[in-house]
Amino acid sequence: MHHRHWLFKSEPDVYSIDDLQRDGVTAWEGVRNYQARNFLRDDCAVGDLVLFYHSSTDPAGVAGVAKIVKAGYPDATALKKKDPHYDPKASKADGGNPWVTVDLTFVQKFPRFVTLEALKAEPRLKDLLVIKRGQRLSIQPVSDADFQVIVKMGHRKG
DNA sequence: GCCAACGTTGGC
DNA sequence: GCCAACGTTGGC
Repeated sequence: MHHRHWLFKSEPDVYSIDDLQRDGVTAWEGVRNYQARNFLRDDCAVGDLVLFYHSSTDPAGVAGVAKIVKAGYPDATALKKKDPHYDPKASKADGGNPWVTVDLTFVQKFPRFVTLEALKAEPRLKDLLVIKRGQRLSIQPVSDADFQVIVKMGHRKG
């Protein structure tokens, strides 16, 4: 069985790798972009490994690894009026609520946080999406090779 | 806080 | 279906 690899972005003030370590498992709710939704719905599978990326923080970068333990299912937060992720259109949509979540489990927090600067400085990661200018997608596919390189960077001494 | 990049909306 | 206006993302 071959598994894909992913990079999921989260603002650590909202939900960090430490929160996931504490919780053990979490539902990755609140994705409200169709391209990211399609990845969650169509391509994310149980057992896939995820780079947990801290965005909108200083420094931004990869904080650790998580694993998908439940494949795509409806994101109920879209239908809850009091929820910050409420989408008033979701309940009226032709096909019902279009938004999807997956469940993640904690795998590891890197001994060394891998900064965006370090990702950009690594020649082997030249095709990594997250380093591209203007790349805002919150769910991104990562190649097997790039994933392995980043995990090694997270454990590198020095 | 700024602003470039990008996605979405809505008038036409 | 075009595209200008608007809102959001996210690095800096």
